[in-house]
Amino acid sequence: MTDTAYNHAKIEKKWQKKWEADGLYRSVIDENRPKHYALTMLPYPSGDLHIGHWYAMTPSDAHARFMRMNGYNVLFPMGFDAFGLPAENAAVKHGIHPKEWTYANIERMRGQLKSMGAMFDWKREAVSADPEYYRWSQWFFIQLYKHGMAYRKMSPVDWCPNCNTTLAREQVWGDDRHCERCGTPVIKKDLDQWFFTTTQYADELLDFSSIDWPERVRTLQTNWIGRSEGASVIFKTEVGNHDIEIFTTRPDTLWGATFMVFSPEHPLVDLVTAPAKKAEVEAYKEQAARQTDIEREATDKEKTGVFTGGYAINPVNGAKIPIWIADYVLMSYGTGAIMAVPAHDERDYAFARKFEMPIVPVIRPTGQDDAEKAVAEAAYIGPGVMVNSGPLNGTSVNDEKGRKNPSIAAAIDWIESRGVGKEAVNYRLRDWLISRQRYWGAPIPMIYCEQHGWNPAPEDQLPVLLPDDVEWKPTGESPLKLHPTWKNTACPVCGEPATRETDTVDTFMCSSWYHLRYLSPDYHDGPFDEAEYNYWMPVDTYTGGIEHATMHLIYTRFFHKALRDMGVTEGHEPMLQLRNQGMVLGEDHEKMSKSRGNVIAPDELVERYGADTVRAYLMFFARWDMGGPWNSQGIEGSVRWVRRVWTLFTTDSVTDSRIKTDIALDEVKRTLRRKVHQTLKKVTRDFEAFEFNTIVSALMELLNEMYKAREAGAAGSDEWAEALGIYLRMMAPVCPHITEELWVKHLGKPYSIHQQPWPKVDEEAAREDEITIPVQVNGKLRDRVVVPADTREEDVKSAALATEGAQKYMEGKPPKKVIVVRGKLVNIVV
RNA sequence: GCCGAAGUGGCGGAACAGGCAGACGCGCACGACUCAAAAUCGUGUUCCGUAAGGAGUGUGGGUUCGAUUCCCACCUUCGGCACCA
Repeated sequence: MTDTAYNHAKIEKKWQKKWEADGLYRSVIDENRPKHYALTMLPYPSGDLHIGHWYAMTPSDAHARFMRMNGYNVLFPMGFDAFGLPAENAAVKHGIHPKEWTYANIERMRGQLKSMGAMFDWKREAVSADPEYYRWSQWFFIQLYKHGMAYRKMSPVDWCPNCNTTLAREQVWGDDRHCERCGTPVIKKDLDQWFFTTTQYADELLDFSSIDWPERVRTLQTNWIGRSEGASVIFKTEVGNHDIEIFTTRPDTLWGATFMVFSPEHPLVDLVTAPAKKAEVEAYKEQAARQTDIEREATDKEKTGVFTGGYAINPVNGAKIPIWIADYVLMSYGTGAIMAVPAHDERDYAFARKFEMPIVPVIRPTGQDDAEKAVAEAAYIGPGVMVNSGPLNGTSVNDEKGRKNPSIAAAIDWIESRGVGKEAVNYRLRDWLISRQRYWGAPIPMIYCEQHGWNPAPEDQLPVLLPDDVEWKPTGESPLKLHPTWKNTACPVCGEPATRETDTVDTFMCSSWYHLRYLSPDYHDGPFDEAEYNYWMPVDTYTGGIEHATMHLIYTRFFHKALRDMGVTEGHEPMLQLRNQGMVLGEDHEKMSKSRGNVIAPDELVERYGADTVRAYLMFFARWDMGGPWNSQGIEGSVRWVRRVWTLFTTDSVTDSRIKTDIALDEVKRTLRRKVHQTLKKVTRDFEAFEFNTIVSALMELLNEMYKAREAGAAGSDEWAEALGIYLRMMAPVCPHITEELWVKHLGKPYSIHQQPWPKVDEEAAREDEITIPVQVNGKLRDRVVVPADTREEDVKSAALATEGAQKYMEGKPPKKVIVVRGKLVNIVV
C-alpha cells in the first residue's frame, strides 16, 4: 500500500503552503472573541536556527494552538533581533556588510522557522534593524530624554576589550566578570555614556504581585535589584566640618563605630588626608587603581588599607574616629564611605584586628552577660540587647532587617530626631548603560553643539539613518566614529554646525519593545497602532530562556513602566505570564557547542523525520522547564508513535474473532470511551500547566489502547469515531501537519483541524465504574481488591479484610486499626 | 559565604492534594512473521533471591497507619549573587 505510506515531507510542505495561502494564522482584531497574545522570545539572526530555538518555540506554538482551539483569538508573532555585534564581526572577518549578512541570515532563518509549521502570523513580522523599526527605538530614546529618564554621565564603566564597547552592568557575568556575549573579562574605563534611569523603578520592579512569573525569575530579579533597608547618616570631618554621608543597614550599631573607611576613589580622600600621610595615601590609591575588579573584590583576600591622618566626628556620641582608606570599600555601592563597627561586622572586625583598632561591642548577645567576651574572637552578628549606646541602651535586637528590628527602628527614629541622618534604602541595581561604541545598532539620536550642549535630533528627521558606506578597521573601532561626514549636522537649537552622537544603543533597548512593534509593524504614525494595542496588549503568555532573567526581562519591564509614565502605554506590566524552557544538552550531557562537536542540527532532523516528529520528541523527552540531553536513539520512540498514528488512521482493522458477544463488545467500547475522556482531561490540564512531556505520553498510552480496542472490534462504532476525532484534535497542537492530513483526507472532516474547537470532557464517561484498591497490612502491599467505584467504605473495608493476602499476613490477629482512603487504598494495622 | 533549583531502574523521564514507586519512551532479552535480515507485531524488563520473600526514590534522622512527596541535619551537581556596608 504505497499510496498510504507516511510521507512527511510531502504532507508538511503541502499544508504549510495551503495554510499560508489561506492566511490561516492571520490574527486580526475581533471584539467578539477573547484575545490571547502569545509571545516567544525573538531570535538573533545568527545564521542558522538551532535546536534550542525549536525547543523554545514549538511547545510555545503548541500552547498557542491549544488556546486558539479553546476559543481565543490568538496572536503569535515572530521577528528578528537584528542589530548586534556578530554582524560586525562577519564584516571585519569576511568583508560582508553587516546589513547584507543580517538580512541574508534572516531570509534563511525565516525559511527554517516556517519548516516548524508554527502558527506564526508573518504579516506581523518585525525586524529591529529596519529603519522603520529603529526610527521608533530612537523616538523612544528621545521621549525618555525629554522626561529625564535618559541622561549622560562620566563614570567608571565596564568595557569589553574584545567587543570594543561598554556594557551594562547586567551584561557582565560571573566571578571573572566576563562579557555576556563573548566571554572576555571586562576592564574598567572612565567614559562619558548615556544611561536610562532603571533605578528610579527599583521598588516597582520588585513588585511581582500582578504577574504570574516563575519564582526562579522573581528571585533572580529580586537579588539583582538588591534592596537593602537602613539609614543614611552624616558624619563630619574633624577639620573643616564637611559632611561625610554613609549608608548603613545597621544604624543601631552607630555607637560602636570606632573608625571610618573610604573607598580609595572617594572625593573627600584628598581633603581629609594629613600632609604627613599624603605620600602613603597616594601610593595606596595608585595601587588600588591598578588592580582589576577581580583582584580587588576577591573576598578571601587579606584586608589592606592606610590611615589618612584625618578624623571624623561620630554624630551620635561626638567621638573622634580615624578615617582610613581601603579597597574593600567600593565607590560603586552606597556612598563609597562606611562607618566601621568591628564588633558587629566581619569585614570591619578583620580590618580592626589587623590594624589594631579598638573594638567596642554595642550589642550584648541574648543569654550572655559579657558583651566584651562575645566579640573576643569574632564579630557578633546575632540578636541581643543594645549596650554602650547611650539613649538606646536596653533596646532589644533581633534578626530582622530594617524597621522590623526594634533596635534599628529606634536608631532611625533617634538620628532623625537629631537631624543627623534619615531612614534610607539602597539598591544594588544600577542605571542602565545604553551606549555602545558599535556600528550595527540604532544610532543614539542626540546632537552635540558647542553652544547648546546635547539636544535630541528633531523628531521629524527620524530615523537617524545608519550610513551604508562605512569602512572596517581591523582594530575593531566603530566605523561610525570614523565616517568622514556622517556625524556632521546642524544644531537643532541654533542651526550652527554640530556633531551627532556616534554611539548606538544597546540592542536590548530594541528588544524592550518589540512586542509592541509586532502589533502593527507597518504603522507610520507612531511606534504602534493604538487600536491594536488596546485589543492585544498586554502579552498573556511569554516564553523564553531563563538566561534573560536579569537582562531583557528587567529591561522590558522597566521600559513598559517608563512608557506608562510618559503616557505611551497602559497598565503596569508588559507580560502577564512567563514560562521558561530549559536547555537541550548534547548527547554527552554537556552544553551544545561547535567546539565540543555535539551540536544537533534541526534541519537534518526535519528532513529525516519530519517536523511533526521533531516537535513531538522535543515535547516528550524532558520536562520543558528543565530540559535535558538529546538522544538520537530516543527520537525513534516519537518516530514510531507518529507512524503508528498514521497506520491506525489509514489501515483497516483486523478484528479479533475471539470477541463475539455484544456484551463483551459493549464493554470494549465503554472502556475505550472512558480512556479517551480521561486522556482528554489529562491533556487539557497538562497544556494549561505547560507539561508537554506528559501530554505526549498520555497520547501514546491512548494510542496503545485504541489499537487494542480496534482489534477487539470497536472500529465502526460511534465510540470509535469519537475517539478518532478527539485523538486528532488533542494531537493537533503537537503535530499540526499529520493531524490536518488525517482529519481532512482520512476522516473527511472540514478543513482546518486547527480551527476546530477543543473537545469537551464527558465527566460521566471518564468516570471509573470499577476500581482496584490496594490492600496493605502494616503499610506493605499484600493484596488487591476490585470493587465498584461507589462502594461504601464499610464494604471496601470488609472486602479488604476478607482478601487472601490480608488474612495471611494478619495471622489471625484482630486489626488494631483499619485505614480506608476513599477510592485509593486500605491499610490494615495489626 | 549567601540565595535558588535538582538528585528516582542500564538511559530519558512519570507519580496531579501524604496513599499500589518506576507511567510513557529508549535500550535490552525472548518469541511471531521472514530463506535471512531490516521494518513491524507480541511478551518480559528496579535490584537481590531458584523460590517464599526481602530491599529500594542522594545520605542519616524525624513526623505519620502510610513519605519520592512534609520537617531537621548532611552530601553531590547545576545556576545566580558575593568585601553590597
